[in-house]
Amino acid sequence: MFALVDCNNFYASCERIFRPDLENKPIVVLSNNDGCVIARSNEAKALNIPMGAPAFEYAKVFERHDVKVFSANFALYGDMSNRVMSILSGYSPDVEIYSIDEAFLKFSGFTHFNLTEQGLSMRKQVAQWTGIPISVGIAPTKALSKVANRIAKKFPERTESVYVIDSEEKRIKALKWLAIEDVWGIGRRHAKRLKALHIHTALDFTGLDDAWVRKHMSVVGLRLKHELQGLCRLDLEEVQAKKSIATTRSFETLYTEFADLKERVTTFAVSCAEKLRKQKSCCNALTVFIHTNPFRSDLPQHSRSVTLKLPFATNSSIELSQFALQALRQIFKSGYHYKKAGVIVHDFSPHENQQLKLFENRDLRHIPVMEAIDAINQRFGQQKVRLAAQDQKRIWKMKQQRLSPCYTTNIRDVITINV
DNA sequence: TCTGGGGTCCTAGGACCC
DNA sequence: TCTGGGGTCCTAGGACCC
Repeated sequence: MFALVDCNNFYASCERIFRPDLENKPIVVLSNNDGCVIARSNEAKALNIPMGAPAFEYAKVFERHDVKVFSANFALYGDMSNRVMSILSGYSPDVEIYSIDEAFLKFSGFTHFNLTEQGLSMRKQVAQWTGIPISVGIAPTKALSKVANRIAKKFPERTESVYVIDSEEKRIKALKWLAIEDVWGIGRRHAKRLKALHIHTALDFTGLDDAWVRKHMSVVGLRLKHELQGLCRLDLEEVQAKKSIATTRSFETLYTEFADLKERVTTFAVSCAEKLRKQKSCCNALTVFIHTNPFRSDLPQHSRSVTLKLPFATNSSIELSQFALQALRQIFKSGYHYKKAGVIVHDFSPHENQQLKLFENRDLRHIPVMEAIDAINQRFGQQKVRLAAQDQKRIWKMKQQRLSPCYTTNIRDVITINV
């Protein structure tokens, strides 16, 4: 059996932990630059604030209903996530951390355990130790555990937020209840297509012909169908090194000058290089993209990207920023108002045991320099040492007007209790 | 005025190899 | 009239996830 454990309204719940005054109050968390709504408490959902809603469009709604609005505080969410995952790992030796707020647990050899009780115990312990509410779905396959989790979440009173699918009747009943667009692995495109064929529930989907599913939804769709039928096709996945790493941002204002983009792209390349070094990889290719604001129909649009195949594998901030600028020069056109840029690195090889080329003319002194920079920044704070091409006066900043304290990761933000 | 960021996997088709 | 068979690698685009 598999369990899918999911934190309820995770970011909103994190904001509430150290603010008991926000209990039962609507909360939303905004994306970078305070742009869109990316998390909502149940109370905010009840106000019909949709996922992805632009914050400026909902400013009045926020005000009218006294919605508590927060800028995303990823340091806090990441730390709370680690705490929750560490508790869950006490319930099974086989855990897959699926996302910041979700984990699959595999229960093999648990035949003599009452899994409902295990779920209830997890829920109680996570709530007590972290303050985060969770929902637990348990079933014979990963896809069915996702379904069970939805039921647990949808009917918290009846299920105590823990639901187990352990019989054929329960499986059929659950699939009959679940709308096709809510099935894990069915996105907007497939949902639309299936509905046109009068497939409205997960159960309808499992009634389709294997060959049809294979043809129109590839092996991925077929795997999903079997999983929903109770045939195990997906196992826990090992954590593996990333295959691509990206740093991309929207700007608070529109940029027209090459110099502005140059600073941003350099900083993004440096950030990618740092992430690469952290997972001990080098990249062999790099992509840079820039584009204007697609929402501004009054301005001319420009959107381009270019991928450079690098002459050698590297994770040096200096080399990667040079390549990134070379790419930027290829795609930058003056006369446009740029809103967003990004750097993506891919085609990795291990940092150790690199294959040097015969005619390669590389400055290997970069390696100790990067090690020194990482050590200094680790000790004295991010970006204490940076390239001259990065913003020196820290002019650039993200719009983050409602950032909560880093209660658990910054000693200055730890709460004080006066007795 | 204002609209996020970061990933994975699969397929078809072209280019190329022997 | 008639033009093989089997394979790999790469890329762009599509679809999905959180």
